[in-house]
Parts: sequence; structure tokens; C-alpha cells
Amino acid sequence: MLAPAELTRVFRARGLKVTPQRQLLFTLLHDNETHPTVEALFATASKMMPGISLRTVYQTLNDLAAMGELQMVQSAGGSTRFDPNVTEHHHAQCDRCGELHDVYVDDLDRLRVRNLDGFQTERARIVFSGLCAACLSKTTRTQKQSNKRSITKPSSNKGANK
Amino acid sequence: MLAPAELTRVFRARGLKVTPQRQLLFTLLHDNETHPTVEALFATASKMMPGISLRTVYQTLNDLAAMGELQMVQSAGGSTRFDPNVTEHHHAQCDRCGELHDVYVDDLDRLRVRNLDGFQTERARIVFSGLCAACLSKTTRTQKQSNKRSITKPSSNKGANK
DNA sequence: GGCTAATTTGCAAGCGGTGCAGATTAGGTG
DNA sequence: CACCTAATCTGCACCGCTTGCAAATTAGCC
Ligand SMILES: [Mn+2]
Ligand SMILES: [Mn+2]
Ligand SMILES: [Zn+2]
Ligand SMILES: [Zn+2]
Repeated sequence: MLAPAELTRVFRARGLKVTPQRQLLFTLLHDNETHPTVEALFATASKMMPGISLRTVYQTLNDLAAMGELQMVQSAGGSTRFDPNVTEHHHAQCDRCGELHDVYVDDLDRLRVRNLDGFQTERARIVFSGLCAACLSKTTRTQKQSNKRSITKPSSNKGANK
Repeated sequence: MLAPAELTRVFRARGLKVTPQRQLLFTLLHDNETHPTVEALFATASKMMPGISLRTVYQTLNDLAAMGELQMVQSAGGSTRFDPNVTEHHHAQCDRCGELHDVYVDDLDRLRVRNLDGFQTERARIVFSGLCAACLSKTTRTQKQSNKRSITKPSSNKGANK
């Protein structure tokens, strides 16, 4: 997602108004890696701007998503999450705490996929699930670590974290 | 999912009753590759057993899912789909007609995943999206085929379809 | 055939999300 | 700066999917 100042420009250029509600959401979303739900954003926004409407949060997020500034992510069973990271990436979701973490896969096109006969693939989304580092350490602190094998071998990770 | 006769045995062994409603759903689900929604199953079931309750369909499907006989698949925006294929597989969803097709990936563990630091992956689910063969042919029949490249190269597919 | 716990059913209610219409306001105009 | 108007915000009703609940029914055991 673009920075608030740039979004402001883009909105005005399109004849869209830059309201205080929108400005607030721009800043709440910028560089936000928590994959927040509408409710989560509404809660935070309400503290800073009492009276803001839940409807407005829905509206603004949908608009941003339609503009390609946000990605919508449906995680099982819950409400839609919004992701200002619109670069190609995937997610790892913790079975215990439910948090989503960004992961990056470079060699997706090397996958051998069977049974795709005739299907023209445009995108692929991967969701890994398991236990996040935080929940894992809470578990192994008390109980002996079972030797489950990861189904993915992590790459060396050189320069992975910018 | 087990065959109806075997499910009957399993249910009785657990002290669960094998009602006509359950038996009907067992057969409707067996070898069903359509990834039906509750509504779809309810519609079909209603024709064969007028008066069956939507609530019962929900109940039974949830029970079967909890027993590991069905996989629940959430596809964006709609209702949950149920999948009697509980072998490890993935899905290709058509952007136009919404249908889900099973696909198989053998070399998932060869993926290089960055940023997984500490996450213990148990499962990975991939959803490919694009256009299915049927929708694609309807499109190319009228408009010149754009030379979009698939992001996955299909494997040779020898013996892929059992 | 009778008993009883499991199941089914119908309906109300919960939850996430959207349609709508009246009140409000950003931002352009003179 | 005051004014105008289209864009926006708000509150509320409502929708689609799913679950909770309790009364009525029934499978499976004796
Ligand atoms: Mn993300
Ligand atoms: Mn499937
Ligand atoms: Zn966690
Ligand atoms: Zn299609």
C-alpha cells in the first residue's frame, strides 16, 4: 500500500475526498503487518476518533482493496483480513493463536502440479499452517519436543529479512 | 471418506446411530468430487428425502469433518465446501464459474520458503486460481487467445489420472 | 414391545457484511 | 470567505451462512 501522503494525492486525483476517517485508516494500515480484521481496525480507530462508524471502515477498506492497495485474505472460519502488503507473498497461519505471518516463495513455478489439465493458472496462494515460534516456545518449555518433521525445509535465508 | 457401509460400521462402533438421513448423506458424499456446499447437498437430499432438515445436513457434515472423514474448504466469499477426498491434495478454483478441481503436488517439500523463522509447518494448502478448461474454451472461441504464461508448468501427467 | 439416549427438526439468534437514505462535509468556484 | 454540490459518513435494517436450543422423534438395546 502506498504511504498516506501518496494515497492522499491518488485519491484527490481521482476526485475522491480525503476525509479525516480515511486519513486515519491510511496511517493505521501503512506498514501494518498484522493482517488486521475490520473489527480490529475499527477498535483502534475508535480510540483515536470516537464516533467513527464501522460502516466507514468497511467502506474504506473495500475501496482500497478495489484500488489494489490492499489484499483481502480469508482465513478459515473468521472474518476477512486486510493486507497492505500487495507484493507476491504467502502466509503462515498459527493453529494456536491464529496469527498470520508473511512468507516468500521464489520457486513456485518449479512445482510439479498434476491434474491441472487445461486449467490456466493465473495465481497461486499458499497457506502454511502449524505453530508459530512464539506458541511453539510456550509448548516446548513444558513438554518434551516431539520430533515432528517440517514439510518444508527453510532456505538459508541469506538476506531474506530486509 | 470411507464407503457408506464402512461408515455405518464406524458409527455404530462409536455408539452413534445410523439414521436414514445420515445414510443418504453418506451416499451423496461418497466419491463426490464436486466439493458441494451444504445448500447443494440439502437440495439434492431434499429431492430424495423430502422433509430432511437443513440443520441435520449441517450437523452431519460437521460431525463427519470432526471425524476426519471430510475436509472443509473455504472458498472466498461463499459458503464452506465439503470434500470427501481427505488425501493430501490442493485445489484449482476457476475465477469465472467458481468450481474447485483437485490437483496433486508431489514436490511441495522442495519449495524454498523465506521468512518462516521458527514456524513449525504441519500442512500447506495451495489454491491455484485462473480459468478452468471449460470457461477457457468458451472465451477463446470468440476472442483471440492472449499469450499469458501459466505460472506453473504442468508435469507430464503420466498416470496422473487413476 | 418398551426404554432411553441419540438424533432430528424448526425456529430463534449470532456473526460478518452490505443496501439504503438522510445528515454531513471536502473541496472547488466566484 | 461564503456558497454549492457531489462525495462521504452514519445508523439502521437486512441478508446469507451458521449455530444454539428445546421439544418431538427414533435407532438400537433389553
Ligand atoms: Mn501478508
Ligand atoms: Mn478436493
Ligand atoms: Zn501462535
Ligand atoms: Zn470455470
